Amino acid sequence: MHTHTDSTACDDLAGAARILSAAQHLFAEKGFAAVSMHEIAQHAGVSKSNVFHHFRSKDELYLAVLGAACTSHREQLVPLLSGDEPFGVRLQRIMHADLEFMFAEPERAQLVLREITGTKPDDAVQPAPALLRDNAAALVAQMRIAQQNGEIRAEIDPAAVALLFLAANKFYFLTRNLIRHFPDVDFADDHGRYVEKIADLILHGVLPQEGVPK
Amino acid sequence: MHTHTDSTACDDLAGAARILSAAQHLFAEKGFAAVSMHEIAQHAGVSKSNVFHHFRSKDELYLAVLGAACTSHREQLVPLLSGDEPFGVRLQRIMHADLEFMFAEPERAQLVLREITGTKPDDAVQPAPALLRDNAAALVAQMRIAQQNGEIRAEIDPAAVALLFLAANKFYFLTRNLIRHFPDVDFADDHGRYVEKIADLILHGVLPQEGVPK
DNA sequence: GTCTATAATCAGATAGAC
DNA sequence: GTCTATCTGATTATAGAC
Repeated sequence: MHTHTDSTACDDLAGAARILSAAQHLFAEKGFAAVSMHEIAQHAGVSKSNVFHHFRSKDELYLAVLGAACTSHREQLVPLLSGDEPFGVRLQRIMHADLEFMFAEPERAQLVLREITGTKPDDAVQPAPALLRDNAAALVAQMRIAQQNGEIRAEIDPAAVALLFLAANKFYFLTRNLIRHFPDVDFADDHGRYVEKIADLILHGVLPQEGVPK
Repeated sequence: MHTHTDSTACDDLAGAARILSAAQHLFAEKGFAAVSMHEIAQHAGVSKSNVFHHFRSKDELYLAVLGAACTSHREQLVPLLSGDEPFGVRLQRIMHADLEFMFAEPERAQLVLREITGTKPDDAVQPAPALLRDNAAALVAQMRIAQQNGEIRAEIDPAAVALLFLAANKFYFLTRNLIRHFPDVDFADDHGRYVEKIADLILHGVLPQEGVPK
């Protein structure tokens, strides 16, 4: 009566979806090499052979998981970039949306970032690096437009702004479990406060403005 | 005639040092789980059993490698922090030194950063997290002093500046092999240019200074 | 699609000779 | 300190029944 199989237990997912979900969870937490197919099968509530039935190899399963993570990340930044608010407001909105997106699906974000930060010299056309490249390019393009509109200083390198923005957000996400315990940090659990403080720094810099406006 | 053993081949190192070197290389490149003791033994030019003779387990070997990496990192930042140059110059000097240090021993830096960015909620007292904690604390303390001297704005959170600084440098290092191929980026192989651009951003912000000095 | 059973290999780790 | 040989269990993957 159902479309096909009814699931045997646990989640409302069935078959391959259950396996993908378990694999995403484990790969994100422990990394590719530290996870076994046995472990994935257990978490998915199926037999190990069933995992091999749906995915021909461990690599294929990992690529399926990573591909899904990249796909869900791919178009998230672009529609947020434009807008007619002042640059400062737009920057805060983009930072906040990027954070919300990562914290909403931390496992997928972790997978993508692990691929990006552990990349060796040669593998430049993998899905995760390509994702970063595209998002960074869109970000830089937007910075350039803002610069043409006189919203940011003419001497600035748009790529440097994009790097600073991405670095701050990704580093904040990656070290979230560490800086929570740092006595000096009061924004580890309050993304809004974090965005306000970092955006203020990027916008106005740290120097007192009494100096020469140049 | 020698102090003790003379090495059989390859490097000028002998025994445990050869093993440590090979292990550092492999762990940094592929991560703990993806490296086997067999592989380490091969790269070190010794038998697998010999590795187990010097290090009781794979975990112990990894901790030895990681510990060495953390020790060499530990005190590098602190002596650079103070100085009587203007804040802007000091910031550039510290950023540059931190980068030089990471690029001089990229394997050790990679190991430490992998531990920091892959940390799970609970393990807060490991060597690498403790290292980040100490370095960040020293950085924040220095920012506070600069703030008391009126070198940076009073409204600023010193921890936010420290996060921005660390994030920019570490992200730049971690993605060095990727951003090298980005068409918008002209500072991927020129640390000096990178430091200049990022330091300028952190110091002066992106906004045109025609606005209110407030 | 799902399972049990099993193959073939490789992992970490140990024993004991030299 | 270094080696060869070995143990034990885990790993990826396959065969074939249901």
